[in-house]
Amino acid sequence: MENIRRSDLVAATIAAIAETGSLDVTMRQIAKRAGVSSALAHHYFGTKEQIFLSSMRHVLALFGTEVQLLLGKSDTPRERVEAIIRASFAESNFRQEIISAWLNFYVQAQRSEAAARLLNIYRSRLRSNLVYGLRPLVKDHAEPAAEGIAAMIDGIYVRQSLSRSSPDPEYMVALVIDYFDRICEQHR
Amino acid sequence: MENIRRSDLVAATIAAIAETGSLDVTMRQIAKRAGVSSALAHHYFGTKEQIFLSSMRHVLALFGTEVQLLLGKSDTPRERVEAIIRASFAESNFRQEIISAWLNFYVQAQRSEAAARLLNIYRSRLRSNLVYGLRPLVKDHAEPAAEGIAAMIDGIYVRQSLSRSSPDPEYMVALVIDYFDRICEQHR
Amino acid sequence: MENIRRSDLVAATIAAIAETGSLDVTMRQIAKRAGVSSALAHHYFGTKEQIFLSSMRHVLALFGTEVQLLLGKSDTPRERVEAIIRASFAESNFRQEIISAWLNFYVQAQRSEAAARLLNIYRSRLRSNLVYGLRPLVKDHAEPAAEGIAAMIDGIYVRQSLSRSSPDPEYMVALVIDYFDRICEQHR
Amino acid sequence: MENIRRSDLVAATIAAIAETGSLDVTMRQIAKRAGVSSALAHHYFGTKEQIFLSSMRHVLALFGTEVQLLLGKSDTPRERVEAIIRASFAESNFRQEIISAWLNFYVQAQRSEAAARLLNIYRSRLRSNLVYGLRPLVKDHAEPAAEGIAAMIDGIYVRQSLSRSSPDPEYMVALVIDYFDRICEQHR
DNA sequence: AATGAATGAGGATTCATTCAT
DNA sequence: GATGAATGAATCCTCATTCAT
Repeated sequence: MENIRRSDLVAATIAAIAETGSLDVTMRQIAKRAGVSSALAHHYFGTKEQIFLSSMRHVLALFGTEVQLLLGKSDTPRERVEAIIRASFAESNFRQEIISAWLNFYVQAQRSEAAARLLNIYRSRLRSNLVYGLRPLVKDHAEPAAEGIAAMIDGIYVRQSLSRSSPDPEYMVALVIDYFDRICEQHR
Repeated sequence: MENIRRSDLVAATIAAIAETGSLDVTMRQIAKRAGVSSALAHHYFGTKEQIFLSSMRHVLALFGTEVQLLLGKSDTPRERVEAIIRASFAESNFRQEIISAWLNFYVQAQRSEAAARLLNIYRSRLRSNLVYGLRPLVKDHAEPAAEGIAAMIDGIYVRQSLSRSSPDPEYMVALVIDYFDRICEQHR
Repeated sequence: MENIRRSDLVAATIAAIAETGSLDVTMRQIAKRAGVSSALAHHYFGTKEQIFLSSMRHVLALFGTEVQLLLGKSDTPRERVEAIIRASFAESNFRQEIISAWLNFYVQAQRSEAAARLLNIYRSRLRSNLVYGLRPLVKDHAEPAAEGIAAMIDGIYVRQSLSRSSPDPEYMVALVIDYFDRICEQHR
Repeated sequence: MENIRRSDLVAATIAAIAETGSLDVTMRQIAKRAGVSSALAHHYFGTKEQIFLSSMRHVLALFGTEVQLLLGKSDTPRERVEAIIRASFAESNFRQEIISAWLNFYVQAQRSEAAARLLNIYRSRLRSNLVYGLRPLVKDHAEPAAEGIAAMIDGIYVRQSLSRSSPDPEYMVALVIDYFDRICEQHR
């Protein structure tokens, strides 16, 4: 029962944040959306910050799973980098709801030490995955290349959060891979 | 007097947002920082949303001024694109305080129609400036190229907002211009 | 089993009240201290007030037992009065934990009719015991003398509850018996 | 205005505590009794603990004033001790409402460091006043005598808080002064 | 122009209590 | 006998906003 409630509440939190477009969601809104009383939400999570952190973990895990899935199918360095790029725009992540949550988690990380830590773990992992794939391809340029690719992905997310049109993952993948291609060309 | 008060309050708002790391700043905090009563802040701005909007306008204007300044010195298409990139990381914009404000204004735009409009005006202008500069250089590719450059800039902002290290504008300019260079090469 | 649980919970209640220094202890705190669920505490006692009343009864019984014990060994009126005084500062009662509970039970009696009744029964009995012992010694003065002695005992409790130093029963017994002696002298 | 509100709220707090018979009074109850919103009570006092502390200070000040008043008219040591005793049962202090507040402030002092400090200041002053008056009369016995008198006074308060009958200050003064007399006799 | 006074509305959190199992 | 699940009600506190001065 506890697990069910917790995941219901996490889902409700993400949905509520996306709908409101901010972290100014009340525990009651979240609880109501999950079909429980706000007291129960407190019972399971203790504080609002905890429920936010759990929601972040969920979103981050979603992304991590996708990356692992695609990395598993990759053999060459080039495929590995592409895998990360494609994972970033996989359907499970690059959805309006999740995109909106991402933006707000960035904000949360500015206030909450715990949230910052969480986000930094994800960022480090993404970075090291990228560098690992890029090193054989571009040598010394791997670090800035990883930075550039990561920035472009983050930028696309932010911009999508503002856009009224629905996400176009293929276009975004093409955009980033095009950048990736150009970086590689120079080093061929 | 009115103008002084208004700009004091706008400055206080930006500072308060940066310090808090979120839009959860109270009118009292803002007013206190500006050295006035919160009643006066209301007198001048009416509502909290209005003071946020004015602060956005201020930040956007700052950026616009910088762009105009650098565009004025540019003659070739290439220079024009570079001007926009450099303006994005000019000292007046790419400061921790302003960067933090940017991120939060993105969030605000998700809730406030007026904020969204404001941000979209800036985005359109940026985009059209970029496309105008890119067209002679990359022809058909101008649109996605503009999108890519804009995304990278936005991404760098977002990432900087999380970073504890102080901004390194030259590195960022180099990163984006490197991308720009690679796009151009193909079309030479 | 039931008896064990009940006395565990009563002990936990007294300990919790002493530790908190007030009646603002939650059922959960009490239950946890007794090693059971709060639902079980309700099962056995029904309401929070009931558990408080049982705890009062326990403390009162403790005192009553002590009085009976010492009275049993007393033959003369003088010994009887001294027995009551000594019982008041016997180790089983005059312990920080119990002292703190006393003070709080006085407060509880101001709100709860049932608690007031309980405390009044104890007070009447103490009074009549004192008067019974004092009558042969001081005649008409027995009533106010009993009142004075009782007040001094209660006062010592209250003052001890605030004091950070540990209780000194012998000093307190001496203080009250000194008063008792002086009362008697006059009537010799 | 602020001073008016503050003293209204303090009065309301004392009345509310007396009526409830405990510190479980809500800010709303207090505020309503003072004829203001609970937000205003918070505006002026910040927290509930602060309003309690201010109320304690008020009651303590009341007592202090009375003591000073009566001490001012006293010339001999004997008169000084009597002054303190009489002040303890002066009409301004020994009223059901204030008596009830006293008891609850004792409880509050068990939880709140600040409340404990406040109460201890009063206790020290009372004690030193008593000792100062008693010294010439009973020499070495001054300390325990002061303790005994103070205990009796406190005890009378506690007992009165439980009693349903209205306070009888003259009887109480007589009781304590009788004790005082007997202490002195021995040393004559 | 400027502010202190004042509040209604709302939010996080806690808790005694109930109930199905 | 024992408990986890669940909640309604209540509490402290905050805040944007208004208004009289």
